[in-house]
Amino acid sequence: MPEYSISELAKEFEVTTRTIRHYEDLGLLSPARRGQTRVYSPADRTRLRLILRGKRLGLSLDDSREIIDMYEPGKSNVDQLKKLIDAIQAQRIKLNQQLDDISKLLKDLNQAEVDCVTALKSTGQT
Amino acid sequence: MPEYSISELAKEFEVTTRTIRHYEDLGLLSPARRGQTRVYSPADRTRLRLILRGKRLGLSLDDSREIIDMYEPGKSNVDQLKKLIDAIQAQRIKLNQQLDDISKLLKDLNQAEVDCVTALKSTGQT
DNA sequence: CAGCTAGTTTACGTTAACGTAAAGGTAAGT
DNA sequence: ACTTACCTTTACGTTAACGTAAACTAGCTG
Repeated sequence: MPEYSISELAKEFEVTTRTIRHYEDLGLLSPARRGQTRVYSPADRTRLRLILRGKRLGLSLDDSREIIDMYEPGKSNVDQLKKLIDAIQAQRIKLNQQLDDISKLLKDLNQAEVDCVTALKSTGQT
Repeated sequence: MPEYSISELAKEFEVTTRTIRHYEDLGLLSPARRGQTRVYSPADRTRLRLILRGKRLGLSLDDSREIIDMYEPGKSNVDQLKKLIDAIQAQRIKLNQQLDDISKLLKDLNQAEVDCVTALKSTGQT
């Protein structure tokens, strides 16, 4: 099993080490330690990837933590699991809303580009 | 042409009036005035809708302003238009990245749900 | 005309997500 | 032993996006 230093992960994901430590402060990561130094497992790396994916989607770090915790329902009881399924459904609704937003935005961008090109052409003619 | 008060828009889009005024402070909206009171046109309403759509996609208000300004290339010169086309392309790339993120997240959520249901069943059996 | 409702400006407060600096520990290379 | 390159903790600073409160105005309405 490979392992990673904090700066390796920082470089790979193009964030600062401060950011990674910040995520740990908020409880989103909890890497092992060798002495005082943080040692990241592939699982930690995956969690970081998920966090950053959430960020790109506009999720708060708290949201991301909730979602990530969904992926490990190991220690949960029945009520927890039912709550998780509800949370998953809620996330799904939000994501579908985002999909709709994006498709509309892309459509708008296409139109804007057409307008730009049109404006450029008319510039060339007059 | 209909017009809207600030609180009508606030109610319709489920934001506070403070938020709407804030957008104006940042130059994203510039409604007409009747005396001191703001009067919003359908175009203003559309701009607000776009701003909020951007927000749901995790854009900053500055980003949104740039995008919205793309929709009105009326007063631009050639260089401006070329820059706009570049900006549109950049946004398109980002949105496609988001689409990819969302599809992955949805996939993960499906798997998480399956895991949950499985865990529930095993709970029922043991 | 008193009181309510909806609007206004000004300005300080708050939260999230880090940035940045200070002060120091450790291990490798020369 | 000294520099260089990482790592660490602690803590104050910053930016975005509003929240919240204060103090005021203008238009109804019983």
